[in-house]
Amino acid sequence: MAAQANDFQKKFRYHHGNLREALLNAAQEILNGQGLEALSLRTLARATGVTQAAPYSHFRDKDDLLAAIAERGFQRLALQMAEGATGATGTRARIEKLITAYIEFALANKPLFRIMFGRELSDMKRFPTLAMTAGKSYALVSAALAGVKNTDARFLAVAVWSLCHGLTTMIVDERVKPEQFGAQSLAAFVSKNVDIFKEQIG
Amino acid sequence: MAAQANDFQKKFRYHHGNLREALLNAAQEILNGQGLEALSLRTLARATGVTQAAPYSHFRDKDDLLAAIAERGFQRLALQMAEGATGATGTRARIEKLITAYIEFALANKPLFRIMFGRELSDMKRFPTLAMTAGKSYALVSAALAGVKNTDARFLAVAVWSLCHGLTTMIVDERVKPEQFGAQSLAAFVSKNVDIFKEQIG
DNA sequence: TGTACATCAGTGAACGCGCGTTCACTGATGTAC
DNA sequence: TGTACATCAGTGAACGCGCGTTCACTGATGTAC
Repeated sequence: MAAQANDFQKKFRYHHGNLREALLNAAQEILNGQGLEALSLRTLARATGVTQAAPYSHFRDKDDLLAAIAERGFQRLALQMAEGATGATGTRARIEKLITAYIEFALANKPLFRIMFGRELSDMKRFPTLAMTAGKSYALVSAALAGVKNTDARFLAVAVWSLCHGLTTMIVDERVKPEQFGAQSLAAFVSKNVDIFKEQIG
Repeated sequence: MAAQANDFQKKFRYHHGNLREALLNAAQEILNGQGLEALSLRTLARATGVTQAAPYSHFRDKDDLLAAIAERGFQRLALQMAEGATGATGTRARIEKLITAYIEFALANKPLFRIMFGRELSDMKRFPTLAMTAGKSYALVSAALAGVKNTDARFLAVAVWSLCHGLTTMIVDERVKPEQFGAQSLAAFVSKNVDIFKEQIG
């Protein structure tokens, strides 16, 4: 019940109550506020008002922490994609919504995105559940294409996903801006791109 | 003329003779051998048999060094792409060769590729020539598509480049293997992908 | 309801590390005479 | 051809830094009786 303690109380309690969650939340804030370079176990401890050794009660080492951050990210990404596509009927519409949500997520969480898809984690194999969670967003795209006829759906999924990921990189790195191509919105730009697959998808 | 001095002589000479080049070469070796994390000014100095302060005679700071490494990388990438596409006639063939060369370069120089397209350089704007050199490889793709009719060539270039970059990411990260899709070679897999653009390119 | 006790989340101090960078210097090199 | 000198690429030592991680500890918590 003390889990609902407010910040004032927390500040003076020996036991934090929910340090693991607090650390992951702090990570989110630091990533979006100061960027990837600012993220360290010590920064996190400081941000949570706790000793630098405290995080070790919840994470084996830094990679373990990064894996948890990444996994949370993948969870949120899949959720946002699924939400973005709810109500969309038809393969084409679903794919567009999924890709748009993907790019929007990347834009809103650039440093997190780097942890998720970059090489910050030195050894991903240590975290088997991570790969599973990471697969969720891809599975959404894959499932959306499952009904496509007369073509290799598995291959199509890779191609669509590649285009999606490539576009994301270009947009996040500001090498491409949707307006440059007469698109009034990200969604419109995505649609223009998905158009390339019209023969396969419709 | 002393620039041709052999290693034995170099070892005992106060002036290195060609330290800048030597540092960049050492960087290449370290990147391919030990990876991105192992690259530091100090490692580089050590690898070149020189004091840790010596590199500062040739580079303002670490970013300056990274920029030089990246620029060299972009130079080589554009060269390899151009070489890969020589002799290829027709838009489609050229595009396939360019993309294949791009992916091959990334596979053969993973850590360098990260410097080139990642966020290791904190402030790219400091290095104006870098952006220019970086544009060369894209320009090759763009130029190859310039003759395409009935479509927005500029947009098409972005789409092709995005697919190319996305595929590269997937393959480099080993999330996709060409053999999974019945492709006997990287070139065949690329061809299968470029097929998506057949309506636009032919 | 009250007490004894095991658990374990956090403390506080310390470790060793490699890093980027600065500084006064030295000695090899090439040039001007 | 030989000497004086300016240049500047490298030396060697030191700076301060933040980091990941370990360790013996302490005190809050929940449980068994």
